[in-house]
Amino acid sequence: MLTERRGRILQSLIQGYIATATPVSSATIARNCGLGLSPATIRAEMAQLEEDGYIFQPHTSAGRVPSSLGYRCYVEVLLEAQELTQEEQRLIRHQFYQAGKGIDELMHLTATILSRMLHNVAIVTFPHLVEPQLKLVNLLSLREFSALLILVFQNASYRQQALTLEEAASQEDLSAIANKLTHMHGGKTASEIKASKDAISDVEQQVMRIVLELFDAESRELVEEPYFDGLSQIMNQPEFAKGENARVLMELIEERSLLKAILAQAIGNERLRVIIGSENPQSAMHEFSVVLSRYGLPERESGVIGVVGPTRMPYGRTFSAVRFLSGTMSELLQELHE
Amino acid sequence: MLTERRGRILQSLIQGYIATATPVSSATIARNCGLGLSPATIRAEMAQLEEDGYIFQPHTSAGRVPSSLGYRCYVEVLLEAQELTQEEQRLIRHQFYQAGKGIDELMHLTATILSRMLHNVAIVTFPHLVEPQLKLVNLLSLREFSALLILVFQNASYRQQALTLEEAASQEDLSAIANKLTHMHGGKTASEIKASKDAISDVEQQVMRIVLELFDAESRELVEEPYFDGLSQIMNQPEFAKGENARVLMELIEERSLLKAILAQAIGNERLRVIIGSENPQSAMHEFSVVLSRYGLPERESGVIGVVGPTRMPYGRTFSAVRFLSGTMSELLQELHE
DNA sequence: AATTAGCAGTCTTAACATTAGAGTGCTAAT
DNA sequence: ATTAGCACTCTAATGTTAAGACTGCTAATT
Repeated sequence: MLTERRGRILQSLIQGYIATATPVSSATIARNCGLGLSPATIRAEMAQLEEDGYIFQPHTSAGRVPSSLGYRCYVEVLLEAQELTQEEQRLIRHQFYQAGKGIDELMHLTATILSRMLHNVAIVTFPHLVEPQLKLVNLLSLREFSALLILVFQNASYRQQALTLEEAASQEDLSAIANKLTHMHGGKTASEIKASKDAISDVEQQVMRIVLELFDAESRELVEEPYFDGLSQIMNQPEFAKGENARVLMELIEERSLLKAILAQAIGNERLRVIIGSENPQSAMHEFSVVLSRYGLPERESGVIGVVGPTRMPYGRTFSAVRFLSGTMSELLQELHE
Repeated sequence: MLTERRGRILQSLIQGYIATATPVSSATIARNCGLGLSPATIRAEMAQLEEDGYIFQPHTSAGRVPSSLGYRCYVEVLLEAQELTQEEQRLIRHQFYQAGKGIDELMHLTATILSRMLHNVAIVTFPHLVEPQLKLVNLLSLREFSALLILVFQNASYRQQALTLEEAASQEDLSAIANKLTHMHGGKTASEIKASKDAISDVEQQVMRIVLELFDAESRELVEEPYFDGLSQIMNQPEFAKGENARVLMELIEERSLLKAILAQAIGNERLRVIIGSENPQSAMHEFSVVLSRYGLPERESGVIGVVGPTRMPYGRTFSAVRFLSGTMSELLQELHE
């Protein structure tokens, strides 16, 4: 059982470890925890904490280090909220205010701010629509046999793709097709479009195939590569003095499937989600923690924003930063669509 | 002076070092260089090579390691061309054949193939037009005060950006504006457009500002972030066992200005360019070499394709791989535009 | 009954010494 | 010109020792 006092000790230990990256001794805790106890008492309690799996010793003559369970307990019950200062919030808003309005720019800026603040890797995914509705289809002639297809969705987001036509078509032909398809399917969702059985020409069919592909991509979160920043930040962490961790991190980042599996854990209704070290089913991630949040409107249009760092991570600050930027992104996304 | 024989010795030494990543001794060279000389003779020659700055000893009782000058000499005169095998070429073409047709996909695939082949980081930049000519302007209404601007250039490449309108406009208004601007400026270059002084409305002026911005971005190579692949590949190289090099590499990659400065050295008329270790003015890069090539049509539309790795790099193979993929990209780019 | 001072015991780390071996440079012989 | 042979240097591995960091235990203390 985790008594009040043991909690305080665990808290002090974790704070110490986060600050110094070295195992924490009973004497250090006695000095810092504010309980007015001697190292010997602390030791007795630490023995119990170790027994219960919250902490462990790297080797006999070392201090203790928190386990994943220890961190979990810390973030659940011991961590006092520490919001960003007004000044910090102002500074962040200012940066968004200065930047351009494109969704890409917002993502990049968010990732940069996060990684600079936390000295860890920040990940932001492109927001995707849960059930996109078509607003209009447009086709622009690039060459005789090649055209650019643009889809605009009801909420004002859009997507485009170049395609090679099966038969030659002028800009007028294409405009006609685009208008027809817009009238035919405007306002519909993917399933509604699939259900409709109107007679259409070969070229129109070809275009509709691509349209449906883009719909699928949009709603299935296959939209874009997650965007990163902060690799150089995280490399300065002592955990990366040996190359091993760097290798693992790069594999995570370049192996999309691994990453997607992790990001998929950002569930809509939870505000913030944290996966600590060995809680992650992927053993490669046992040295890392991930903090995730959905931004946007979970039921309609949303993306994921997150931070990856060593398990020894300033969780309080990370939470408040991710929460704040997630909120900011949500607002900006809303503004972007009016 | 680099005699024939010393050249052979240098060649053998470099090949040995590239293969093993450890300093090469006179005995090893005597065994491998095929000159039928004893280690003692090799040693005498090595002393001279060291005097001339081609090689050096990490410490007294070690073998020799090539210097940047040594590598330079190797790639200039000692390296025998070793093209990719027919089989390899076939395999690469096959992958391109299978993949989609978008320029982004081509870039990504190229970077992936390169980094997998060479176990180093591959960089590919988006191709940009040297003097773009406008083909058509299109505007799509996203919301009352917000529209999507699409520019198509003469060679069938395109670029788009969302903008916030100063006054409300319906899709018909926007179409009218787009048609007017297309008729007015179709076929022109940026400077021609700037020169023309036709009377246009406020909204039209606003649109034209963005149009010219996009033109500028297109012709000034500010188009896109360079795309990377192979970070996990390069982390497996022995040079990255210590974290230091990893840190430097990440800084290079995330600090766009550093990277741009390097990529800018890919001059159009040269087929292939290589910058070895300390030849690079940036001291952070002294442990790395870069191999670059322009692809596309240097005078009209081109991008850069390159590889970054430790100075100890299989230059022959790297050259042939970069050269081949640069050629492939050029062909595909051409196909894409007709 | 809880706390703690004190101390023995364990293990790491650093420092230093020793040795084996890798590789060189030099010299004298070929 | 080449090379065998050897002395010399330096690294890397191994072992030894000592210092120090912490702990766990116990007996005294509160």
